[in-house]
Amino acid sequence: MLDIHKIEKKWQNYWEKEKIYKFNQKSKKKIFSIDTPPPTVSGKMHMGHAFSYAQMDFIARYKKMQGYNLFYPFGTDDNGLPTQRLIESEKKVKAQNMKREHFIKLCLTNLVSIRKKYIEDFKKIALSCDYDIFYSTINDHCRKISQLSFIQLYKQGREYRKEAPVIWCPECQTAIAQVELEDKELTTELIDVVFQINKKNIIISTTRPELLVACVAIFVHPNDKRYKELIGKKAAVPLFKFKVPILKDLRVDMEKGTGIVMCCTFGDQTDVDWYKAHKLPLKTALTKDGRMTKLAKKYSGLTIKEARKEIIQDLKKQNLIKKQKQITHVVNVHERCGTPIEFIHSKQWFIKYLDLKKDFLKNGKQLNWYPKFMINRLENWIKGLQWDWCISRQIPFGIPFPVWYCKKCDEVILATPNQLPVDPLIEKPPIKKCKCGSTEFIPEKDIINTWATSSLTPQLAVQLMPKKLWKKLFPMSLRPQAHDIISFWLFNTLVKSQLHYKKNPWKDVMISGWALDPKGKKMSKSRGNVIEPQEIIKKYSADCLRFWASSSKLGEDLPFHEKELVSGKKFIIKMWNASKFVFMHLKDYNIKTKKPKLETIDKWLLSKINKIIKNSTAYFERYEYSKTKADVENFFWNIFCDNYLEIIKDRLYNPKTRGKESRKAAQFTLYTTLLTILKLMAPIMPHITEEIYQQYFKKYEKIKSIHTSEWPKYNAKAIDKKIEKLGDKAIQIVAKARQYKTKNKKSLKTEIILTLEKEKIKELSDFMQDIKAVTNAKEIKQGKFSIKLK
RNA sequence: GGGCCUGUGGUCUAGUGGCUAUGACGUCUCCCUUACACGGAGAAGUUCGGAGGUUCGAGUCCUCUCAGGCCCACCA
Repeated sequence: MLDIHKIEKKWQNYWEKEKIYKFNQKSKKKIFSIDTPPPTVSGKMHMGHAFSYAQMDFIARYKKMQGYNLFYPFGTDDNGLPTQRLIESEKKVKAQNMKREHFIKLCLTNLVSIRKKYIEDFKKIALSCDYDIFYSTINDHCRKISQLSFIQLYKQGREYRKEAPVIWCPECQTAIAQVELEDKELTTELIDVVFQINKKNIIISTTRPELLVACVAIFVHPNDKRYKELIGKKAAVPLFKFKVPILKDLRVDMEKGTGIVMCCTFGDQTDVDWYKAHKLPLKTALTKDGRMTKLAKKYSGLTIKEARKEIIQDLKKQNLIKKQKQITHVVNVHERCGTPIEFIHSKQWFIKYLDLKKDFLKNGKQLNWYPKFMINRLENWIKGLQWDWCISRQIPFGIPFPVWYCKKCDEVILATPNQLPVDPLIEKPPIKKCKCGSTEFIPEKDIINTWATSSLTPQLAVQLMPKKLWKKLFPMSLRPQAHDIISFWLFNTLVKSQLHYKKNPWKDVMISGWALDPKGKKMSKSRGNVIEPQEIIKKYSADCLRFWASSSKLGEDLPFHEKELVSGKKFIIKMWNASKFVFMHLKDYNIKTKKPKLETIDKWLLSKINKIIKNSTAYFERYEYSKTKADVENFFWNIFCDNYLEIIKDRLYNPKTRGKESRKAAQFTLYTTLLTILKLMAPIMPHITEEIYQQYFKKYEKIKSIHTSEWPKYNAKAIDKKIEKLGDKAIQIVAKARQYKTKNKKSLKTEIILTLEKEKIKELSDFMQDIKAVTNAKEIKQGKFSIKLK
């Protein structure tokens, strides 16, 4: 009996042992290179991975069968904040409370086993990567490339270090990038606070009273008649009593609150804009761990929340609050920890790219997008960019900047390329003396943001190969990924490639959707609706999981429905049984002998399968694997099994009446068609197709694995529309006979007497014997169409 | 507020302006036929979210509208 789990394990081992997926460095074949997404190491592969990696693998396997020398690396993304948080939660530690080098060591040690287990999950869904072409974004190879990228871009003048307001996570205590923000709906108090101008009151609404101390200006709209006379005057900030100017700015929304707004350094993005535009002074109210600074006097040391509470109380005491109400509003939080972000003035490294927005839009258009509409996400993102790329992070675990600073003049001292990878905290700078004469240097202790490294994946993978191959492998053929990281990974990779090479990193991009829960909601731990792919594989099989993943169009989200897994399972069993039947009748057949003379029904089938080959190939070329799957599934089940196999039984079982040649013709057609079906389905269901291939076909085909065999070739000569039409008509008669028997509650093997019109008999003369046999007609009479029980 | 996607029988889904609108699951009926009852043969069920329009002809194109989802912006 069919033990699918045993079969899957067996062939996975075989593929690994026989190095079926190995990239051939010496081959002269055309290369197809894939910029495989390095999954963020997170303990377990989740359903979203299984879904989108399977879709990418369909394409990879197809390309391999098309004869490409497939460059299909595998990497893991295991540096930076996500990994730091993983280790913190697994080991129940906090990096901030540990010695830096101890924490880094803890991460690196634990990653070894975590990474290994993690990769196993990807192998279990039969991801056909060449796992020997492997990188981990924290290893020396990647450190070197990432640091070199930094050095090169610095020399290009694309990087700068600047003290400026940056998006800051008080929980993780690091700067973060615009792309790492997420929306979250929170309830808070909106309070109307009284400011004074020469003893006259003005009312300003705010949700951030704790920032009063950092208030540097008050803004009104220039067209707002209510407040025209206020412009240019000064107002006293409540509680703190210092005075700030009242200025005008078009960005003020007259409708919101009282139409007067306070600007603090910094409450939100607009504050930052105003600070820059109006050259306002800087007042730092918050420390990097989210507490009030000394500036806040009696509130100093309190957390944001505590300070807010106390300030509201104090304002109330002095009767400075006119109104107070609960509102829900949407705030930006850090995607990794859900903490509302702050804007904090600090020194960070940036990649300057806001000036290149137009070029990036142009570059994005030059990529071939599958599906096309996904380009909107990239363009939308580029158009909305308002920050240069902040790449420094104030956390311990990651790739260090290869930089020291002169203690005296702050000159940037870069590592030399041959020094890389380097940790400036451990190693010394390449020079002994600064230009200014100083011999003291301060190492940079920030690390490079993980996206600044993972945006180099084409280089990380390609540079694992000998240098002479680099040009052949880059730009890469394909970037497969899911739509949620278009603004992160896709955009960042495009940026780096353009800055380094003035080239796009790939030709095609295929964007897959998400795996959703059965109700169509995003799976998440907090919702408790996570379905684990490991469990599904156990219950069904990897092929079933892939079958499910192939049922959604590229780019579309797919709710997880178990019935699709059941369909996959049935499909596997059906293939197994149909093959068993075919092989039973091929025992005495050798494909290498002379091709027999085909019967018309054989030609009918071959014509149909060739149409499927033609379409399937075109679909795969456009990354529309779901159409291939649907077509092959339909052909296999309805045309091949339910009709052709039934019809030829007569020829197979009764060679005496139908002739030996006729039997051979059926055998030839079975061999060709079944092998074609297997090959068309091999990219989607690699295990069962391999099993069936190995059972019989291998001894004639002489190719080690179905996955290294050739994709079926479309034979235009086999297409015969006339025969197809006639065959379909014959099938219709068979269907009518079946209908008749079913209606009369008779078994399908019941004998009947079939009467057909003279013209029909003449037209379908080639099929008469087949029709007679499959309908079990005792005789076929000439006359008005009818079916009768014998 | 801007952008994108989706809306087809009970459920999920195919559908490139043109014959009777796919297929699957579910439901109902029948059939243990020498590959398969984890099977086979049938049946019922939708008028394509809504309203206009273009066209000889629209689920398919256009406009508006309703509903859901995603991304971005806002977030005083």
